[in-house]
Amino acid sequence: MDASVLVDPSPEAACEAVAAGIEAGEVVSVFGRCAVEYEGRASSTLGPGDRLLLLKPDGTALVHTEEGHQPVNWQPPGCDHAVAVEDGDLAVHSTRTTPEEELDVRFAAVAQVSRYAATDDSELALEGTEADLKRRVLDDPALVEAGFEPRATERETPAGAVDVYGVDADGNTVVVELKRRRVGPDAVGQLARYVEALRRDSHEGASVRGVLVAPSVTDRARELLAERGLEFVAVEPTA
Amino acid sequence: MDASVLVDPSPEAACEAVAAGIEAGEVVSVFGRCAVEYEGRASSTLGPGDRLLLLKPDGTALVHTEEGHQPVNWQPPGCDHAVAVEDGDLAVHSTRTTPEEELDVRFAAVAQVSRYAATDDSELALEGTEADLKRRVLDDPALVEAGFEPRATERETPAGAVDVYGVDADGNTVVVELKRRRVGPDAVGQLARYVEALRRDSHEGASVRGVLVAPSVTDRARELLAERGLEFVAVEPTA
DNA sequence: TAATACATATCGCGC
DNA sequence: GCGCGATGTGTATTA
Repeated sequence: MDASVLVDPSPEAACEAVAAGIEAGEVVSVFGRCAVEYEGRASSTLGPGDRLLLLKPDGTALVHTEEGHQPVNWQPPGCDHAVAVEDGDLAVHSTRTTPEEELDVRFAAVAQVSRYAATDDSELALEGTEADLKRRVLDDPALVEAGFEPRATERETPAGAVDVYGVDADGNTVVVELKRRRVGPDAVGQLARYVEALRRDSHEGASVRGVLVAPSVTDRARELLAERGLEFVAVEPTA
Repeated sequence: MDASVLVDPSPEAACEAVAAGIEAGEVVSVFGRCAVEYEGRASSTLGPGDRLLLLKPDGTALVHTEEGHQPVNWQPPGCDHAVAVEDGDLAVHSTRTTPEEELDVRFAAVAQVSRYAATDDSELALEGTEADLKRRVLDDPALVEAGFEPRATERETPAGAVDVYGVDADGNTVVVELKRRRVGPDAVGQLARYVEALRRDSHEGASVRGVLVAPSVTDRARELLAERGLEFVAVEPTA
């Protein structure tokens, strides 16, 4: 771990530091008054304001204002960053292809440039995901209903892959859609697509049930389930 | 715009700077070797590594590693940040309620603490959104088809609000779902929900057509549209 | 590379 | 505050 910083640098000094940081594979931050333009999947313009620009060695660029979780502008990993002094301003230019996208951050004034040499060997261990919910259901299929027998996961249908595919005590096919959190109408639509696809493909007489497994459901989603003859079972992603 | 920085501070000096920055309503960044724990909607643990912590005056916290667009851990706006020295480590603690969530970032070593006083009066001007596509369609309904007449936007149905609601040259009801980008199966499910809801509510004889308006469609989505008797029209969000 | 679905999604709007 | 849907969504996985 190593870090260096320039305070109130000239545009030329800032440019040199940013270029050196990128070259060295460091994380570079620039704080100053800037304007931002973006063009690609959409296009945007942002007038002057004080923001923090982060450049990562994987080609990520983030422009953060003083509020919000989301950066006001950004470039995803894999971009090429370039830096130059243009008309006395520090100009950072980030581009990529597929899709063609371009981000321009132009600093009229730079207050601080930092370079961070970061090494990080740890991986995030996350619990409470849909994968955890699936594990719970496969470990104890009775959470869905007594007699439920899982037969496959990620089983393919013409409408997409079903989370858990199995049979009930009466031999009916059961399609289970898992959600780690409270579900709305979108999840009902998803389950309905899978059920309809399997009914379409199935031989006559074989009935297909659809079960949404999630911690809870909104009123509207519950109505949509009822209209389509689908079911809901409350299960939390973790015990 | 004003900024200050501490290099290789003691835990106590770092703590004081972070606390002062938060108190002053500034953006605060801390770079150093840290471990992170999160508990709330899910839970996670992250072992030691070099990362950049951003604390914003609106109560946002972001932990960024040297790669990726997304922070490895975070807290959304509205949280309360607290900082302390614990067993010689700089500990930053961020909490919120509804839902109850808690983020702990514990620095074994701090390389840099920066304070940024940011003012930003500009708003992002974004083009190429779904709102732009809607404007296009309302300005020139023939983009959907000759004779199409919009009658309402955001019209409510039991399944949710329809983007554009209108009638065709033959007097049939037309439901238009707009997407700013290439659409997949999820958009077909959404359109199908609206169409089904309106058919259910409508008097006999009145037919309801569903049209997906987007730049393009995936193969699977096209098949699903065909199976459900729904239509697709290619339109870009901007001319 | 494209497609499909998850995500501690976040964000904004309406009720 | 909850519900609902858009997002330049990003991200992983799979074909």
